[in-house]
Order: sequence, then C-alpha cells, then structure tokens
Amino acid sequence: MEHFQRVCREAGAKLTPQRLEIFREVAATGDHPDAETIYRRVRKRMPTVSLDTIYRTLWLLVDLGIIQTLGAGGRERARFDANLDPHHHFVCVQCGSTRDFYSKDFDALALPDSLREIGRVEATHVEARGVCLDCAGKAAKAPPGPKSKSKSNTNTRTV
Amino acid sequence: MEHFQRVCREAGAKLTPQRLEIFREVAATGDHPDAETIYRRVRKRMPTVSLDTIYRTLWLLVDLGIIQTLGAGGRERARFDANLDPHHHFVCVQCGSTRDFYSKDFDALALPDSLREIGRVEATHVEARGVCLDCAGKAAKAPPGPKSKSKSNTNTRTV
DNA sequence: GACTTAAGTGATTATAATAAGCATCCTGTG
DNA sequence: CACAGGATGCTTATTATAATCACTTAAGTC
Repeated sequence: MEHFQRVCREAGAKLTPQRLEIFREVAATGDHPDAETIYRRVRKRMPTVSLDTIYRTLWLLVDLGIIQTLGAGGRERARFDANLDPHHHFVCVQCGSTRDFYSKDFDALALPDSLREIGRVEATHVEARGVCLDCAGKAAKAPPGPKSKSKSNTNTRTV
Repeated sequence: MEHFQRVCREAGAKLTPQRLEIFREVAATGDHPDAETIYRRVRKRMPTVSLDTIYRTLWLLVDLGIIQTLGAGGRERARFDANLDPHHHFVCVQCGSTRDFYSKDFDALALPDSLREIGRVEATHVEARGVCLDCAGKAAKAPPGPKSKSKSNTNTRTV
C-alpha cells in the first residue's frame, strides 16, 4: 500500500480516493477479478465511481507495474493452437507473438502438494515471458529514449 | 488431418470444405493466429467464407478437442492480479476460476537451450489446468449425463 | 490556507470482437 | 437420387473496452 503510494508519486500520478479504493480492492482479494467485478465491489464503498475510472485505473496500475494481468494480456483476441503435443510457450512482451518450445523437463514437472487442496490437475504448461529476438533487434536500433512514457503499448501486458 | 476427419465423423459433425480449409490453415501454421488472421488467410483460397463460419468452426474444433486456445480461453475479459511475488496459477477448466499456488521448484526452472534462439526470457510461470474441488464436487452430484452435448461451456476453453 | 494548473473524473459516445437469428444450401444417408 | 438436419452466410445484436469532453480536484507554491 505504501509501495503503491510511492510508485504513484514517482510516476507523477495523483493519489485520488478512487485509485486508493480500487487498488485496495485488487490487492485485498486472492481471486483474479475482472474490471466489472472490481467495479461492483468498489461501488459498495464508493457508489459514484464510474466503470470507466475502473478501467483507466487498472491499466494505469498495470503500466506502473503495481499489478499484472492474467493470461496473455486481457485485451487480446482469442488465439488458436493446433499443436496438441505437450509443449510450452514463449510470449514476447513487446510484440505479443507466441512461439512454442519443447522441454522434456517441463513436461514432467512434479506438482507441489498444495495443489491437492485446490483441484485435480490434468495438464501443466510453462509460459516464459520475455523479449523475442526480433523486438530486441529493433530496440537496439531505435534508441530507447530514456524518458519513454511508453503508455499502453498494446500487447505489452501479460503475466 | 485424418484424425480431424475421424473425430468429426464420430461427433456427428459434417465435413464441409470450409471446415477442411480452416483446420488446414490452423494446423499448417506454427504461430497462433486469431480468428481474423485465419479469416484473411483462408479467404485467399476460398473467397466466399464468412468470418462467422471461421468463429463457429474454430470453437467447434476446440469443443472437439482438436485444437486449443492460448491463454485463459479467448473470450474472457481481462483479469487482474496484485500478487507480484513469484507464483503460479491453477485454472479450473470448468468454472474458469484461477488460484495462485507456490513452488520453489517451479520458480527456479532451468530454461532449455532452444529458447536462446527465440528470445531473452525475463520470467516464467507455470499454468496448471484441471478441475477445482468445487466443480469436482458438483459433478459428482449431478450425474454426468453420458450424452452431455456440453456445448460452449463458457470458461471451458483454455490451454 | 488560498491560488494555480494539470491531471482525474464521470457521462456519453465510439469501436472492435464475438455471438445470435434466420433463410438458403449442402453433406451424409437410405 | 431424394431427404433431413446440420452448416453457411448475411444481417443484426451484445459485450468489453476505449476516446471525448466539460467539470472537478489533488498537489505544489506563495
């Protein structure tokens, strides 16, 4: 929570009651709510917030690195995969491209006991995130621009 | 491809040129295209297909288990996660709920060399899919219904 | 503590992806 | 080769998310 305030200050983002409330809500819960759910919950304590502010604040928090999104970055469309062999994914956080890779070790991961209390696992796969060679190459040419505000770079959000 | 035809037969789904073409397209490519992309590609060889058929066919293939979707099942909204500690996810393929779990072993996975040729990895996390205890409990009570057509069970699609 | 100013907010209006309804057409079967 | 029901394509809804814009408010300054 203090972390949150500090990061906001440093980023020049104002501390508004809405943001406080929204962050509190996301941080408080262990499930992984969507914007609509957060909206409903926050509205209980603050009936005037708009859904819009929820969206803006959430993505702001993502941009600040304070929270993350599940999966391949919420705003993406569905993507399909005909590869039914056991395999894993590398996702580029810059361009969003996804490549398969293989690893016998990863295929045979031993599941921790804690999972027993959650459910019965049918399959696991590993998702590696990083920067693909293409994007790394481009970044090397185009100077990074130290102050790059880098707002909302589509495809940049992923867990 | 034969597998595809066999499964369709068994499921009582008709073999149409559109479906053949769409499956061929998805199976042929190593990237993980979205519906729109598949649409564009298929249209080159079959200019009359409708985007609609693409969607219907893709989800049909998913329902038949012939292909899968990336990430948390395309049709989901963005979901947010304030947990920045290294952690992993269990996703219930029935209800879509996602729970965090922890494993030192998973945090320290040794990446295969093949990844070097793809990009620089910044983080990895494991996604375990299965049926959560809640859903397993419900399924035990409600008899499974051997012929359950189980069409489009929202949240059922995930890799 | 009042003043200033840019950032934030909420209401409304777009957009983009995906789904539904329906008339026509085609696959698989007898 | 005729039939029946599923499949297609077209058009029209939905739904989630983003952009606009006028008004408010947080935060730094005197």
